[in-house]
Amino acid sequence: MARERYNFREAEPRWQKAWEEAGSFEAGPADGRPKAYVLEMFPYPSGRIHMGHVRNYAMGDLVARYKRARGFNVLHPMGWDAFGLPAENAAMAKKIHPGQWTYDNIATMRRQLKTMGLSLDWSREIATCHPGYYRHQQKLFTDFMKAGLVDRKEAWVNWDPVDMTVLANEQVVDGKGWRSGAPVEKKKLSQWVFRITEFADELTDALDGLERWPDKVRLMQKNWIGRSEGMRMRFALAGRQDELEVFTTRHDTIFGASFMAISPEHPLAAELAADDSDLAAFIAECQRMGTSEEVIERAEKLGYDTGLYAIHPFDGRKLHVYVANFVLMDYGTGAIFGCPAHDQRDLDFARKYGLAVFPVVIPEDADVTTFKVGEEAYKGDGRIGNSDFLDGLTVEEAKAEVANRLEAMGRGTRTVNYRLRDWGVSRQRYWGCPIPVVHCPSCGIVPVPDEQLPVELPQDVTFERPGNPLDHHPTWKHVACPTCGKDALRDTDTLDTFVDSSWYFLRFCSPRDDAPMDKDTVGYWMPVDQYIGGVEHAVLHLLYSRFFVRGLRRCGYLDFDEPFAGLFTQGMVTHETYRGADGSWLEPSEVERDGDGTVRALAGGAPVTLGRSEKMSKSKKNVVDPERIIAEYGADTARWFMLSDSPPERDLEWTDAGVAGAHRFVQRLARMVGDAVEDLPAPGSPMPASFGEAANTLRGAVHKAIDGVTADIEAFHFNRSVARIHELANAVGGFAPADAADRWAQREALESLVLLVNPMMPHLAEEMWRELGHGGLAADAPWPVADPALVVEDTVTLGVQVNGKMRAKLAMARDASREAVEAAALADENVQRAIGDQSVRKFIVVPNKIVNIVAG
RNA sequence: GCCCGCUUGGCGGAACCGGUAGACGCAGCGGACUUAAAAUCCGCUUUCCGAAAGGAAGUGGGGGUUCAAGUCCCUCAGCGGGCACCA
Repeated sequence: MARERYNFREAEPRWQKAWEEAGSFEAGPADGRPKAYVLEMFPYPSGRIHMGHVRNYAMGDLVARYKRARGFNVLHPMGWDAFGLPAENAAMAKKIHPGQWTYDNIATMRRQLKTMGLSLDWSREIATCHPGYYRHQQKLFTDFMKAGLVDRKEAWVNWDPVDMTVLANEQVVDGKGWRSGAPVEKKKLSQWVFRITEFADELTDALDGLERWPDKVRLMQKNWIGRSEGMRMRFALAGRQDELEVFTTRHDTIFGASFMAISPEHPLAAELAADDSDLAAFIAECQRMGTSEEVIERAEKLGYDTGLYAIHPFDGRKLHVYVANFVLMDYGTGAIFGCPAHDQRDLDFARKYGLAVFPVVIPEDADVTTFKVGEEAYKGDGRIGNSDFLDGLTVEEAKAEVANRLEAMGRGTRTVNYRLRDWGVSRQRYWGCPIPVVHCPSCGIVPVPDEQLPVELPQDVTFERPGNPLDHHPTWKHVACPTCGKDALRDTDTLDTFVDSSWYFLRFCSPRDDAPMDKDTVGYWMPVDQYIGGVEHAVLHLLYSRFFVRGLRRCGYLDFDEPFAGLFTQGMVTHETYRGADGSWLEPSEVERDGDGTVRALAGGAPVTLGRSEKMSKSKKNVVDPERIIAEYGADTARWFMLSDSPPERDLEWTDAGVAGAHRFVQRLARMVGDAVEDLPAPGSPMPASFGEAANTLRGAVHKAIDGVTADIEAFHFNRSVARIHELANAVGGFAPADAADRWAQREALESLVLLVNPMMPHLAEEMWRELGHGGLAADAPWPVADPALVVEDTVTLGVQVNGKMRAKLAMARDASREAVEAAALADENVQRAIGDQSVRKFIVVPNKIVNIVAG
């Protein structure tokens, strides 16, 4: 590397130490300033930080430092989402204790993060795997139990056969485990659930109030909760006392019903199967088919006619009751009425089994007598037909009429149904928070009393055997019942790690408190004003946290509903991918680019296939290690690059050329200050009475930059802030001071540049700040303020169009009169040529912007 | 299948409420400095015609609204994301 003016290798650690010694970023108590809680999603200590972290924390730190400069009391903490399966996998593979592995990783990653120069309050650091954290979580769990927010359910669960644990619905992706990728199996187990469904309505409705959340995330949560209004209706069964209850949102189509179908897991199916071995075989066959994407894609609609009949509530028709593979037990009641004309699945089923298809919703432009449904069900709007007392009604009117009648008959009720299920939190794993419950043969389920918390994980565990190490432990689970003192057993399951991350942002407010949280402190700091992280948590973590805070409110811990007032979801960091002739992936360091753009392997020079830019991943070998980049270019360069070019919400492509460019800019700024500083007036010199033209132009650029950068940061348009800073640097770089007033303006420009750049490149900013003669820290300097008088130009350039085509540009005084603008426009030679011998019909003047002459 | 988003130079992107398309950066080209290279500095860089002045075309395709459309409406296509037998 060539000799450089600014030695970041020496300067960056020096400033990091200066901040630490000054305690610059330790959040104090309420002090009259407005508060700002800035939080980035805490990392899982997987081993080393990756570029995604660097991008996330570069953005968060920009916001935190900006808020500090704007006079906010800022809380900006960091911690570790430290429980989870990878630690156990490492334990198995490397024969190292999960705790040891985790704490080693935390040490490495903490050291790496500290080289980034983030304005974090490290005194509040927490790790969820520490008993000092999870003991409070156990307390919260027992509080939730007492508040009726926890249930024990025997239920069909998603079983990951590789990780040998249960997964929540949110953790099943395309029918596969979100971590292992193994096809998920169905298994019946007893497990603890959080009653998130109790808040389904609230969680949906409150989304509208989250104005500083991306619409996309709100929509995803709304769809995930999946509120749908409909009704439950009970059909009498011929020859039986009991009834069959179904859920439907299309009760308007009740006269189009031609069959009934129940899930293979429905109790009635099980009952009938006891005397019907063919049915039993059919049910077994259904269960053998997985729920993976491929299976469903190919799966045919299959049914088994039970021979039972349901009675249509209005016309008394007998409807065959089938057991059908496409009916889900855990949605609605696990039973439906089939209306083939208006539901594609029912239609497929009806065609296969030769059942009747009656159209009952007729499109406005069709005729009741001739309208037919072919291979595609009609799902649109229309008028009801072929439906007795419903004929001629709209869909909405018919729904109301059917609901009213069925309610009057006592055969149905209007209800709301949700896609959302309760959150299963039991995991058959070791490295998680033990569930603080004892199973006593005489007392039943007993929550561990507060004074016996925490239930600590045993250290001496083995991972030789598959399954749950806590369950295998020889002594750990054997305890005396807290109530009666007799021999009892601990629950050997641990909590889903998403529980850990559902309240860590509250713990940061008072991280060493003896109680899980302090109401006043939490009340002061919460909600998080700006939360930043990846979209992948749009549903899981963000929904669980919203539920958790509501649960805590019910338990009296706090007085608000929403944890995150502002949310920003950042894009991924991507890199080109490379494949050799044999199809194997190559690392970026293993290829080179010829002058003509072809890519070759460094070893041997064989041509390499250039793949598209994808999220950095080890499997595709397209990763760049942040530590190496920071060592080579410095943290400021890496941070600046992360904020340049790409809008923060979009993916950012990592390129070597881009990083080199960022580094050149770092050096350029340092050089600009160094070259100018000797001749500048002292800091704080009084402003001269007047400036020359060049100085006025420079000052205009400075104040416009301050104004623009501020607005862009507020709006999360960091790439535009960067562009404006470049523009300002260009203006300052091209300025040659001629007199004292010029030099004053030059100092103003350089100081502004330093302060604008400070939240993005804090080390460089400190270095330049000191070089400019300031004793204090740039980190403590207030944000620059734009002089409004200097932000507006007094001359403007307006475009002149003739019939919508741009023909000339006019330099005019700001707010020039309409007459002056018209006269100037018509005086222009090009404009005259464009008008030619046409007459001017209309003259549109948009002040200070554009003129359009309509001629013809 | 349903829902959502995106599509602008060689590349990343900018363009506020409909008002001068291409800011800023990267890459490229030319020049200065240098014995030379690197670094640095200056200039050019949407395409086509033209020596220039200037003109024509142009924001995925087609259509529409408007004095004026990258921006609004309709439609088609491609790419990406979410959900997925949700009754």
